[in-house]
Amino acid sequence: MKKTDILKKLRSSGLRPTKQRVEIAKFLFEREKTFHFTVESLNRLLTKKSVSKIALATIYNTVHAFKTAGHLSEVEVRGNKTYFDTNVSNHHHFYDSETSELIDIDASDIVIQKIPKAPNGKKIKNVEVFINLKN
Amino acid sequence: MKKTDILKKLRSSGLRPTKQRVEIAKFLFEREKTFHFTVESLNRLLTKKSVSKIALATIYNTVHAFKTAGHLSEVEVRGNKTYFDTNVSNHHHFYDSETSELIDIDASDIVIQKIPKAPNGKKIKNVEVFINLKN
DNA sequence: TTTTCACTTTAGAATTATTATAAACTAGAA
DNA sequence: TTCTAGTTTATAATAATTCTAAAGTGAAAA
Repeated sequence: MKKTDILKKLRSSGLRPTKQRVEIAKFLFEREKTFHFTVESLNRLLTKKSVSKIALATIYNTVHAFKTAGHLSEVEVRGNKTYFDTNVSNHHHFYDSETSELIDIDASDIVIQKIPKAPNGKKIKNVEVFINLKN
Repeated sequence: MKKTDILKKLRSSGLRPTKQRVEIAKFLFEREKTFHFTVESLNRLLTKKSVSKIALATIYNTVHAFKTAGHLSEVEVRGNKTYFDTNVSNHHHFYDSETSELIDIDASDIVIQKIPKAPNGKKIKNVEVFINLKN
């Protein structure tokens, strides 16, 4: 993803492309593979990488803004921290609790044959499959 | 589950059946259906129900002790609080984010036809299916 | 180009869930 | 009954996240 696209991405979702947002967006979206992170790990990586320090509150703000705009998805992982994923398509995860690492699973790699119907007037929003790994 | 069984359950897992543990265990396990809760909701319900106040720290201690003993399972739910479940068999969940309510799905009600193999030397510990509901 | 102002950033305080601490208490073996 | 390891408790500490309010800044309009 080129810089122009980053600007387009931000503007098209109503986010003013500030210095901080562009820097974070470039870090998150200018990569080939999907990226999984927590706010804490993102902060650590950004601090290491860049000259200008971005406030932790700004990282929280930005990540939430990106999530609301649909540029990031939140992954449910047992534990205290919240994980985010640059892969916003419908997909699933392996989770290695030894390393606290998430690995994407393509939606097409899991086929569910039988599923119960939603209770009392509710509908199914989405189905998430989470595969815990061990050694 | 009768009181004798509660005592047996505690003792058999190396937990001294103290007044507090018995009270919490009775509340959690002397019921027909599975029960889902957070420490906060359990604390609220216990306070309402009983005469003697149990310290919040004790509820945390006890819930963790029960979990370690295999009498409770932890459910991964997006968000800040940790959910527990009196159903410790292999099963899945519906989650209604409107009401923050969890509903059990019997393991036999979900059949997965295709599943990817675990990465590099890892093995699959377990597979959790989480179905988000909407109205 | 300058002005203007709603949107942003920021540091630090506040909040919330959870864990740690250490003193008082107690189940149950001796 | 005595003793002691295991337990409970109030409170402090920690950790993740959100709030606050003052200072800063994109970008539209003058």
